[in-house]
Amino acid sequence: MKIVSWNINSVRFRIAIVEQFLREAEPDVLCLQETKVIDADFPFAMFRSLGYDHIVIHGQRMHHGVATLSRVPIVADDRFDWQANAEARHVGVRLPNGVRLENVYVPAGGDVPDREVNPKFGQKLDFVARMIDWSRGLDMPTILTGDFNIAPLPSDVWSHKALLKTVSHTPIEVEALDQLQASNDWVDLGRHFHPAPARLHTWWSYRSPDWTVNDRGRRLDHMWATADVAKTATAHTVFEACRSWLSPSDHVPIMTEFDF
Amino acid sequence: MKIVSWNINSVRFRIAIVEQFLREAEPDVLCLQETKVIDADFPFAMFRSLGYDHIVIHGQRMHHGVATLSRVPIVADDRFDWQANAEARHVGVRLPNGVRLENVYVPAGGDVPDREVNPKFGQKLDFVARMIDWSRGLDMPTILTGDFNIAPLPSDVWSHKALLKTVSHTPIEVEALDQLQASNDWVDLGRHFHPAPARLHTWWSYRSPDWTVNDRGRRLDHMWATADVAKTATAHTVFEACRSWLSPSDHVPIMTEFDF
DNA sequence: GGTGTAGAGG
DNA sequence: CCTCTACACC
Repeated sequence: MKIVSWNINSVRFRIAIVEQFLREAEPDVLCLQETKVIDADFPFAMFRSLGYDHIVIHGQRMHHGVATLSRVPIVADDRFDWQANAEARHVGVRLPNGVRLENVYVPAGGDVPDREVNPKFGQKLDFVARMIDWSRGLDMPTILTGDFNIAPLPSDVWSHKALLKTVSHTPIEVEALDQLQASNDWVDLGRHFHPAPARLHTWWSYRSPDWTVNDRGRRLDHMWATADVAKTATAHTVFEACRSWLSPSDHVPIMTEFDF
Repeated sequence: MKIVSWNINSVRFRIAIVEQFLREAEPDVLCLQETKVIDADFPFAMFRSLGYDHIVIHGQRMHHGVATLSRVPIVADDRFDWQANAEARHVGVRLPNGVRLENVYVPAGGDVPDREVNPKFGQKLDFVARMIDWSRGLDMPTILTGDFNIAPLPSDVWSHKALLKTVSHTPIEVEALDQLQASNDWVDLGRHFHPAPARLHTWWSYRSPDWTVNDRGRRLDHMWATADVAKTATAHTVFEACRSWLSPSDHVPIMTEFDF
């Protein structure tokens, strides 16, 4: 079972490269974030044409929006509002073996890492705090994946020093993500298969004509699993090449293979 | 001497097909309307690379804007404000033989053909009225070309009956254009070479997935010359095929060949 | 239907 | 840098 997470930055605008990726990587399940489309306008046709007939979406107008698409049967499960503002940032499904798959898009958090000056930063921390509450009570085999918008380890960013005051890598965010991981027996599958300080970036800003020149990447996208599920994982891949495809997302897909 | 007029609907967005056209038709002079670019951002490079080194532009932000580009020497001449509102809708040049070439973009005139309800319609009629004043005093060999936004003859539109109340083909606009033509010894070179009711449309709305299906064209673009110049004209061509090029303008180029 | 603008959000 | 929305204008 191959499970992918990809912040696609508009699934309609990106439909061609999503198709290209699905044909090449052939995942069983695809978790998308930032679909930026209401459910009525979701581009079902391409996915169905490739056999992804099981589609669970939680969209909204303009921003955010998540979707989980599968060629094996999945069942819609929960939809948490971890930001308590009705933004479409989570959708959960059950896989055929009963494992829960939680697809999440953590808020970016604005520019200034200060709750007072920048309310978006506070909302991001609150979002993770509510994820921690949920995680503590969790007692089922679960995969938690998506765009967490936090790069926890020094080797998860192109320069630990340069980014200590940059939202996504500030100590307070890293501490929050560490607490989330400690709140259950979560395994960070990316680092499980590619221990730090291996290169494992999943995002490069658009604000550079050529992302490969300075190569200022960050690991914002993650695939976690509870220990019972994690021990069935056999591989984890970051599809860095997708960042150079035509009209790319600023994020690349990550994929974990499970032995079930 | 081959002279072309083309409403290009953004010269920057359309730069590829302009280049394609110049390579295929090889005009000596190109009059563009709706360049939609300020002079500082005009895409000079492509034109210069093809030998169009003589460039006289009258641009503005956002809307309108005209440009005359030539591979034979031209000299900037007048810039009339026939709408008395500082919109960039005209630029005049002198050709090497002294003939004046007036490149004009007549206002579209809005939707409702009523001066009271729709001020844009009044501005269009006022614009033509000022052209008539100018034309009456004209005593030099002159070519007047551009997007006139009026289709004067019944055969200049896909349905005379259906368009009698549609701006561009209303009797009051046709009457204004007739007066303009009568105000000097103007020859309508399109109809000179392709007498009515020959097909001679130059514009098809974007509001149809396939312009060829209903083929609801109009002749909005014109090339006129005073009689002395007109008698040196040898051919007139409408490049209808350009309407099917990739990412086309809604107007196609028209070209007159002169024996000078 | 298509183009330009502006601002929000990333 | 890139996407979305909304609007003006054609």
